[in-house]
Amino acid sequence: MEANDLNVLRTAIQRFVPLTDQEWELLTPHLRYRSLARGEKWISEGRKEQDMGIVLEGNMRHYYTRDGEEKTTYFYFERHLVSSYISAITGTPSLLTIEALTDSRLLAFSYAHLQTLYDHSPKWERFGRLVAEYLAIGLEDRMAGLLTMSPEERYLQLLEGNKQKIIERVPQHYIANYLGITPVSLSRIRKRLLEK
Amino acid sequence: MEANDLNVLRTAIQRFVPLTDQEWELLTPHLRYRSLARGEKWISEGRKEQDMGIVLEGNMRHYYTRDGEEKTTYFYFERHLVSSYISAITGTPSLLTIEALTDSRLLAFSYAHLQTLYDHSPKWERFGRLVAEYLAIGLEDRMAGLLTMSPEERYLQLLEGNKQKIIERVPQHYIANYLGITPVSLSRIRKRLLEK
DNA sequence: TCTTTTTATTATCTTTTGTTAACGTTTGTA
DNA sequence: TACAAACGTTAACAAAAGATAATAAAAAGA
Repeated sequence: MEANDLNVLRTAIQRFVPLTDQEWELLTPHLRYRSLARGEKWISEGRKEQDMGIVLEGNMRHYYTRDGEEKTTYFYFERHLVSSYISAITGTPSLLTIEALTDSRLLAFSYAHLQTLYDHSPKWERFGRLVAEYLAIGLEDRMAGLLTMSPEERYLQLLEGNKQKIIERVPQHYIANYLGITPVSLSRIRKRLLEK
Repeated sequence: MEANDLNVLRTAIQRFVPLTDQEWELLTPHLRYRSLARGEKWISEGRKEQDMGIVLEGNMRHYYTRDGEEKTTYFYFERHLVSSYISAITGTPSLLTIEALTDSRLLAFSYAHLQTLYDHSPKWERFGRLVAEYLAIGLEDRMAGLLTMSPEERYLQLLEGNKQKIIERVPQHYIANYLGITPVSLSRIRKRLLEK
C-alpha cells in the first residue's frame, strides 16, 4: 500500500483527532484499495452498505431514486470521506447510491471495524463523535439554506462560497438537483443572472 | 430538584447510553431549572449559547431571521433535548433563536460541562457521539425530503408520519415555514387536498 | 367581559418553476 | 473518424408559489 495514500487518509482523520502511530495502526491492516470506472457504482440503494472510504482520485456523486428519477444531492472530491453514512451507522439498507463521476480511486475500510475501534480506543470514539458533529453542522447549514433562501440565492452562494469545485467539475444538471430544482430551471436562472 | 424531572432527563439520556448512578451523578450537580413564558426567548441569535436542556413542559420553536423575517425550521415538545447545537459545539454565535410557543419549563445544563465529561468519562463521550449521529440521521432525512419531494408531498408526510404532534400543536404558519413555503401557499395546498 | 393580537383563508396579480420537446454542441467511445 | 450518448439552452404551456391586501374567526390578555 502506497505510503502517500496512507498519509492522505491519516491527515484527513487527524483533522479531527491527532493519533499516535499505535492508534493509527489499529486501522491500517483493514484498509483496501478500490478502483471505480466512470459511472460505476460503489454503494447501491437497498443494500446494507458498511463501507467507508476516502477519495484518492476522482469525483463522485450520491443520489436518491424517486419515481425512477435520480436526484443527486451530494458530491465528493479528492480527500473527502465518503460513505452511505446512515446505512453504515444504523446497519439499515442504504437509501442512496454513490457512483463515480470520473474514474476514481478510493482507500476503504468497513464501518463495522471502526465500531470495534470505538470500543477499544477513546481516541477513535472521539473521532467518531467529531465526524458526526462535523456532518451535522454541514447538514444543518445546507438545510437552513434550503428553507430560507430561494433557488437563485442558493446558486449564487454556490458561486461565491468555497464550493467552486462543484461548479467547475460537476455537470450542471446534477447541480440543479443539488439546489432542489430542475436542470431547465437552473438554465433559466443563469440566463436571468447574465441579463443583469 | 424534583425526582421525577430528573428521571425524565435520565431516561432521555439513557435512550442513547445506559449510565451507572455514579456516571449520572457527574451531571446532576450542574442541572438547573428554567421557566419561560409564552413568547419568551431561551436562545438568542448572535450570542454564544452554550446551554442545552430538556423540555419538561411546553412547546418551543427555533427560527432563523432573514431580512427581518422569521423562518421557523424546528419544533420541540416534552422530553425533547433542545439547544442551539451548533453554537454549543463550535462555540460560535448562534444563528438561530429558540423561543417558547407556550409557557414552558426546562431542565438545563451547560454544554461546556458536558464537554468536560467527554474528557473524563468514555460513557459520556459515547453519548456525545450517539447524539450527534442521531441528529445527523434526522437532518439527512429532512434534507432528502426537501430535495426530492414537493411541498404538497412533504405536507402529506407530516400528516401521516409520527409527527402529528406538530400538526396538532403548532400554528399553521410556522408549519409552512417548516415545509419551506409561505403560509398562504400552505393554505392553498390544504384546500387542493380537500377538494379530492 | 371586552379588546387586542394571532391565526387562517381567500382573492388578485406577478413571478417562478415544472413539463415536454426540439435543437445544437460537446464529449465519449467503438 | 464516425456514431452515439450526454449536456445545456430555449420555447411554449400549465401548474404552483410568492406578494399583498382584505376579511373573518379564534385565542390571548387585560
